[in-house]
Amino acid sequence: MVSIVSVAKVAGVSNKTVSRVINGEPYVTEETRERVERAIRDLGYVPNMAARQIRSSRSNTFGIIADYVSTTPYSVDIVRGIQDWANANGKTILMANTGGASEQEIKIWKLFQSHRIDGVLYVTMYHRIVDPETGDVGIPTVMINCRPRTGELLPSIEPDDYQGAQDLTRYLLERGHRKIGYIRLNPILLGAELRLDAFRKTIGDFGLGENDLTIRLGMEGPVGAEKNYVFAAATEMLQQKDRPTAIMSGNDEMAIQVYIAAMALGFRIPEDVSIVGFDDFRTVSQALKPELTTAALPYYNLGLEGAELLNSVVAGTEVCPSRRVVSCKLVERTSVCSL
Amino acid sequence: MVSIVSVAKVAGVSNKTVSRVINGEPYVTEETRERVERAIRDLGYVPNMAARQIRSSRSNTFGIIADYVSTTPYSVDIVRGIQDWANANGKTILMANTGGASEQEIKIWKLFQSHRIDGVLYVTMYHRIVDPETGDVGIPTVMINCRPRTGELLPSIEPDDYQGAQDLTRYLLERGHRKIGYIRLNPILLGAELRLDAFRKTIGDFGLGENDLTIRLGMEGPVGAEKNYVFAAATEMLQQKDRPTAIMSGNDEMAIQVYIAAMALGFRIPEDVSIVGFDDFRTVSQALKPELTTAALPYYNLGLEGAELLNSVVAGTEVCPSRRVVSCKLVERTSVCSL
DNA sequence: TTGTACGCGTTATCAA
DNA sequence: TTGATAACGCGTACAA
Repeated sequence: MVSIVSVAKVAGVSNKTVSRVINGEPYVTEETRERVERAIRDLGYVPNMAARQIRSSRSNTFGIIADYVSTTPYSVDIVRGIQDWANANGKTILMANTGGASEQEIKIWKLFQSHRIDGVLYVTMYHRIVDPETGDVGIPTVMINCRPRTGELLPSIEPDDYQGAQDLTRYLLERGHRKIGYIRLNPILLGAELRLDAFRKTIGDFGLGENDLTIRLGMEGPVGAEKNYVFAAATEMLQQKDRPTAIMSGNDEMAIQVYIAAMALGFRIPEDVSIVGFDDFRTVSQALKPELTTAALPYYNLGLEGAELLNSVVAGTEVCPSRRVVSCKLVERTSVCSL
Repeated sequence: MVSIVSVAKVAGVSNKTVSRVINGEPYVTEETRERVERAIRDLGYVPNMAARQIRSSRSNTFGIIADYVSTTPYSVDIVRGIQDWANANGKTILMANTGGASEQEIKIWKLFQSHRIDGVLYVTMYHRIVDPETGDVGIPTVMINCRPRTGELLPSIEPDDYQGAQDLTRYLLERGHRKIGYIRLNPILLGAELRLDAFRKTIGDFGLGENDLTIRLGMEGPVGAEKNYVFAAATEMLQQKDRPTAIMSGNDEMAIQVYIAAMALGFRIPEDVSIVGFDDFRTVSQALKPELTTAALPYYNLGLEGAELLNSVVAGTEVCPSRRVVSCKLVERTSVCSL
């Protein structure tokens, strides 16, 4: 492999001078610089990151440790956000998935150590509370889309489920809906509680009471093996004498079943029932007809800002472990009508 | 950072002996080995990959270069397959996304070179034909879910769209369906042609003619900005006098609209119309009610076998650039009934 | 402005 | 069975 020495030989300078040119250091004649640069081009020299790292003892590498994130439709945008940031800032990304297994997690921390990772981004597929098995290694860590159980003190960055659900609820209220149904997410997800709270609170602030709402559980059970009641819940809700004019679905995926339930009963969407989702999982929200009004989870920004935050932590700029929140944007499509 | 030297000092042996223990080489007394291992544990020593790489000039790292794959719901399982293989075989994975831009692609090859990557897995989101911008670097490469335009000679590994569509068609025929509708994928996708061919051929082999089929285009246009005719096509198809008793949807996502179109016309699924998809994109296929019968794209295995293949190529075991094909598995659910 | 010499953590060679 | 020493490619201190 062509190294800095071969370049130096061809250019007729010392290796240090080549190093200077590569790193854009001052004190090199324009003429020397050009000679070196030509030699680099001619030989096709590419710096060796490993050697560089050994000298500087900084790898300029961040690790992503994820439960299933890179392997699920939902939150891959987090990874994209991180990668884009890394790309723009000259960092390398090493990614590993635990698949949920904690032995795996320990193995991954070892791997990261052996690569002398500068920092770790701990990412989860669903917004939730976790106990990271940091393997007692003192690598700076930022949590994305999750939060450490109280006691740990790691900075985290999360979506604002509350605000997202609040915006959606207001959106329905402003359009005249007064009887609203809500189909709950799996309670083991952090978003489930936040979204439901926001829904209830916003309804209450508007002056409506509990009897204007119909709240049903849509899913429960462990991730990957959950019980699904969405279709039944939606069907039942829509058969009530005083049926809701709008249904908030815990997420977009569940909204598929709400659509099907509504249509099976002969209701038109949105004329007879308005429906909103949550997540803006576009494969679904744009495939449904009419297209689904929903709140977009800020996955991409979560990744982008998480990487940025980690960078500050590594640099020592960020002092106290903060908890940041990124807002959800309401995406208006055509599944809601005004009354 | 604790290095091999400190371990050697504590264990009272030479650094080479420590190296021997770490790499499981022979010619070390059991007693020496134990002393060294204790020292490693006590000091919390972790090998430095960068240093190792410098000496051995093998990085044990594969690079993934992907168009959008890690960032789309569809094919992330390819990445999971690769990562699992890497994990099981002590390889590290570096991943980068082009986002479709070819300047990015060149930049990524540079990055890979600078990390002295052993081999590259070139992955695409959709099954298609590509012109990889290899940057003229002689890194061993395997293509996954895509195929080089004729002229290049890179080994590739692809899903068997033909066989998948064939199985689905037979499945419908065996259950008595004689009038079958087909909603075509975007023609720019390789799968579109393969699946349609298989459909036509299988129907023909069965003795049915072109007038027993209704074929409509579901989507067209550039990826990310395609025109969507699915709903209209399905609606029209089902309003024909001699309407099909079963519809094959180009993929699962499009099947959502077929469901909605059917229900809007008052048809029950599967009693009045049977529907099958393609891909087994579970977020959709399991969310639809009744759940969707479909053919599973072997994404995970594509990744697994692709990594395995690349390993052979790197090792020099694999000689001629082969083109392998992985079969699609029919997943039977409840969206089809027998006539 | 440029060059020399050394060290980073590891593996390889060869001698003991 | 073990160890001394060189070498990998690069950056740094210091000298020229």
